[in-house]
Amino acid sequence: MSDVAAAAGVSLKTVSRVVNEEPGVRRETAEIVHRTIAQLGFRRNDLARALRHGRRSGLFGLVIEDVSNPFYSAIARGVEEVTRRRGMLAIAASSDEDGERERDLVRLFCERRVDGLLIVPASADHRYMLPELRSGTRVVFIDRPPGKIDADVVLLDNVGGARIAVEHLIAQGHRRIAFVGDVSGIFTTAERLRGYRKTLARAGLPPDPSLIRLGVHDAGAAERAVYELLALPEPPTALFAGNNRITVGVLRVLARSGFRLALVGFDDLELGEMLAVPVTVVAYDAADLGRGAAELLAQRLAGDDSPPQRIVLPTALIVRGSGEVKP
DNA sequence: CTACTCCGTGGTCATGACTG
DNA sequence: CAGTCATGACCACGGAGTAG
Repeated sequence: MSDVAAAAGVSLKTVSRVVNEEPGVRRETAEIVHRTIAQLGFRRNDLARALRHGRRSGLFGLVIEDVSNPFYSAIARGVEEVTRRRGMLAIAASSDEDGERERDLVRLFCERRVDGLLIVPASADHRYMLPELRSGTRVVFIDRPPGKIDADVVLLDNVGGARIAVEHLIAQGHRRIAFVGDVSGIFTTAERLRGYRKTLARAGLPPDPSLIRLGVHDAGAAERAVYELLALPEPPTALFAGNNRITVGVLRVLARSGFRLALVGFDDLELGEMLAVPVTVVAYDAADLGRGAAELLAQRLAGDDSPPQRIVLPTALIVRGSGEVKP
């Protein structure tokens, strides 16, 4: 800015006025400054700007499990819609489901003075954030609630989603319905399992632990789990898959073995309607998670100090064929 | 250890030219 | 001579580096 001032033959303050389109600058002077700015390629330093009038970097830090996973990139997209509208910027980074990595990312974001954090938790204890929260950084959690602190969170209706999936399979006449889920420590797995159990119980179906497979973190593990289930003396006639990776594994087994098994998956699947047997899924708009969380964060930064909110977004069943296979 | 300086920017106040 | 307008001088923001 001082280079521009010197080259244009005006003071720093005049350049500042022109850059910020403040009134009270003669048109001729403003034109000279604009021309000089273009010549020198000057760009306002927003870090210094934030320094001058209190902290507000205009940045949101977004911690997700994996930026390459379509579920999380949809969340990032939703966040971006909100930050773009507000002239802000979101920076995304992957925790890789590692609590320590999450902590590092939070520290790095805070060192760069982000205004707020949006976090899909990987850690089970978020008390490490208390000093930051006390100093005014705001945080909203996404998809899973925080551990050991009270804070805003935007979730999916996991229990309700599991209920509509299992109710649908029961309505098709199934009595032996299996559940294959991710690591049980993950909040969404636990909630979906809870919905599965509750719905079976309400329908008067006896629980059968041999029909539940947990700790299934990828499609390969899902394939093995399905083969185990099919090898049972009394195999299931239907299966509820706890997430999209598991659904993919189940579909592979069904395509290869030709076994008849009704399937409803949690999470929609890209091209899920174009498969030989189109997949019936519990779907939702992942971008809504990001949008809702970013809006809530912006609301907090605007001074909303009401008690922490828990927003639960709805899920819906999309009937396509795989869930309508009869026993 | 304290005190000062610096970074880039913008708010406040002062200054000087001009108008009616 | 008071009022308006365009412009500039000065300083502080938070933290790091440095001089004494």
